[in-house]
Amino acid sequence: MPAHRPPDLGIVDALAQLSFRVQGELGKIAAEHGLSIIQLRLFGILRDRTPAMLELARYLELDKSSMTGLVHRAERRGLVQRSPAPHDGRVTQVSLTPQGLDLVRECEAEVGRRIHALASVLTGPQRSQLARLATILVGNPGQDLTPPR
Amino acid sequence: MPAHRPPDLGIVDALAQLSFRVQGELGKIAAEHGLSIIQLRLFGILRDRTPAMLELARYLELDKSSMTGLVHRAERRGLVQRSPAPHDGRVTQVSLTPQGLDLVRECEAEVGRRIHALASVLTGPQRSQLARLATILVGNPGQDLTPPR
DNA sequence: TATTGTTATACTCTATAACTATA
DNA sequence: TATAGTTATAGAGTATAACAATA
Repeated sequence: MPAHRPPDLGIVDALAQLSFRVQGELGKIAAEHGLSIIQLRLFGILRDRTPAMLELARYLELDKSSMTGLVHRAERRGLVQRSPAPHDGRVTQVSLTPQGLDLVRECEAEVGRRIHALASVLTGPQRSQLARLATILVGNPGQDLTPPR
Repeated sequence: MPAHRPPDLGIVDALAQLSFRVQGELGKIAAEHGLSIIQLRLFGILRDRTPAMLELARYLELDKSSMTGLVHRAERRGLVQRSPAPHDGRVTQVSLTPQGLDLVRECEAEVGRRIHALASVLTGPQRSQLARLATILVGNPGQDLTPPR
């Protein structure tokens, strides 16, 4: 006969605890590379785009004034660069430097390894099912590490 | 014939995006009550316990010196109180005040509503399945809002 | 000596308000 | 006037190092 299993968490606690667990892992990875979680998100956006400061603020749900410092600190470390937009003299575009891109790639690889490790307690079909349910839940307009165009 | 559906996210992106989505919701709820996420977690712990400063630091994975300020700011607002431990003069115990308890209850109710709303795009069986998979994933030693005794 | 907690210090992250420059 | 961005300022949150008090 099967061993007794403790009851599942309710959906609220399950999602809350899962989110803290995943964020904890992301935070540790970021810290191991000298970054914060918000910088990891910033860099994830910059991987595919060269947005203006204000677009970045919208993606990250930050005030525009918060962007200045965030970008400045990354720029000081040689990870991103600012450049004036060609067609509007008010706009500053932000992009990754080659070092920044290297760092993003390292972090993304590590995130892949660590989240996979976390998910390795599930069977393959369970992982697929979880991915499907989570995809439905976040709605296809992917939000964070890979925000919508 | 059924409409086409975009492919599911991989497990890594699915969990990362889900975690940002849930944390975003928790962060907004905390902010609406004048709290930060870390304070929400602190209060969630204090709901069931009266831990020492060092225990709190372990639960929250913070340095003990970070606890001082965190507790001090909550104490200044009348939400928690410090008291000396009876059997060890070095130890300070932390507990919720009645106002703090009220605030925790309000926040928890709101978290329940908002996470349920988030999960309302799923069917009942899907929600159960998600709760089960997330429960497995976090491992029964529940970590965050309800850490182990 | 070891443990618990605080203080001093420095840095990141964040928002509000006021400002500059461009449209 | 409106928009994009920065600066000044203030506060929360965090860690490291040094310290005081208790065990």
